[in-house]
Amino acid sequence: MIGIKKSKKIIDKKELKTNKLLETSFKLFTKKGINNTSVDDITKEAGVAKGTFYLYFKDKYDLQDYLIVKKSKQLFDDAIKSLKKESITDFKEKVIYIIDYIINKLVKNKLLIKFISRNLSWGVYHDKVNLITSDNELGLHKLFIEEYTNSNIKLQNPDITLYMIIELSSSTIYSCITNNKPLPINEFKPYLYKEIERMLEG
Amino acid sequence: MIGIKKSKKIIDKKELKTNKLLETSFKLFTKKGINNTSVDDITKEAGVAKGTFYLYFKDKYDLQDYLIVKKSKQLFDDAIKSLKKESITDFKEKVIYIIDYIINKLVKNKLLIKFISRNLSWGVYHDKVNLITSDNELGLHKLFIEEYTNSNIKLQNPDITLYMIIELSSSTIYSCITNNKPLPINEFKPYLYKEIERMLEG
DNA sequence: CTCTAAAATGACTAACAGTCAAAATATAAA
DNA sequence: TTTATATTTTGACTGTTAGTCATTTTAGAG
Repeated sequence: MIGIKKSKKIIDKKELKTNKLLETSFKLFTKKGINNTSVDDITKEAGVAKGTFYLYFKDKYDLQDYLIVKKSKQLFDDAIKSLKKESITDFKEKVIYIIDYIINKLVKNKLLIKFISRNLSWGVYHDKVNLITSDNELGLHKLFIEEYTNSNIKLQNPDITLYMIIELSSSTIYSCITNNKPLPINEFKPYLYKEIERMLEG
Repeated sequence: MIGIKKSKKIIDKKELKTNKLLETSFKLFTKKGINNTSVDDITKEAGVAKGTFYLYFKDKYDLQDYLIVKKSKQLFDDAIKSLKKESITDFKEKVIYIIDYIINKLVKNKLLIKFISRNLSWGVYHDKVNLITSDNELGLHKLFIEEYTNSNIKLQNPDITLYMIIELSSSTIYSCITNNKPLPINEFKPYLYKEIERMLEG
């Protein structure tokens, strides 16, 4: 019991420090870019010694990897949480709600999209998200499969359909949001959503 | 006349040096990664002084941008050239031929896909490719619109359809080729091509 | 209060980016 | 050819940075 208490405390403290470094880095990376941010900058701003940084991360690119996963996960999790508050019943509508929620969050937070950029992908989410998931929250994949099973849609391969929806969405919206090219995001949305609906037709 | 000859010569020489730096960097970047390659490494390997590097590029990330565009352009141009040798008449088949050609090239050259990675996109191709295009070659976009006009397909917005096809393809194949996830590329291809065909149905 | 182990520190070294005065080279003029 | 001028290349130099590690500090257990 005491042992558990102790290690819990230590983990909390480590998490706190890791988090401080992650959030300070995020602030600096989005302000000056990762290549113009030194480890000295980060540790000075975070109020820890330089050596401490290297206790938690291999280098700043290693930290960047964690940061991308953390921010992506947050985005997906927020979207799922928000969906649960709505009373949508249609499966297709639910999927589009999630995508729309994420787009709207990114539109309001351009620093975030510039940072996670083209790295907000199924690959990142699926492969790495477990690294920082401590609880049994419902992930996007699990939710999708669950909802799909309850619907009367029949897809050849639901995993692959989800993969293509996430990849198409995340790779197309970046340029629309940041450059308005080939179209501003609001004009692009109908094309994207039509394509997603098609994909869900099996 | 002499004036033209002179400036042509100078441009040739500059191009030669730029190219030498680009190709040397590509070799080193794909071997050790850009963040483990120093400008000293590049110039030593290329046989020029360090200062020369900074006459042609702002820094190594600037060089990387040129390199991504150069390699992407090469890939698209090769695909178009190869298509012209075939006697395909169907528009949809032509589009899939291009995508298939690019995938096969990337499968054979994993260093290339790891380098251009998720940066092989419509955004890069469309925005930056003119920077290094010296002649009037037929680009992918021009070709697509030309072929589309000659076909009897009617799309709501052909530019956006091309955009989505390129983005979906380039973002999905990366993980399939490098990690065999969510499927090995050869198993994934049918799903992708089916989706592209659907997109071209208007 | 003391002991032990884990965590944090920051001075240090080697490597690096980017600069710039000087040298080398190419072109034009005489 | 020779000389003058403009352009390109050079690499030694300076300040900055990454990553290390012997030492100090902190936290918990007895």
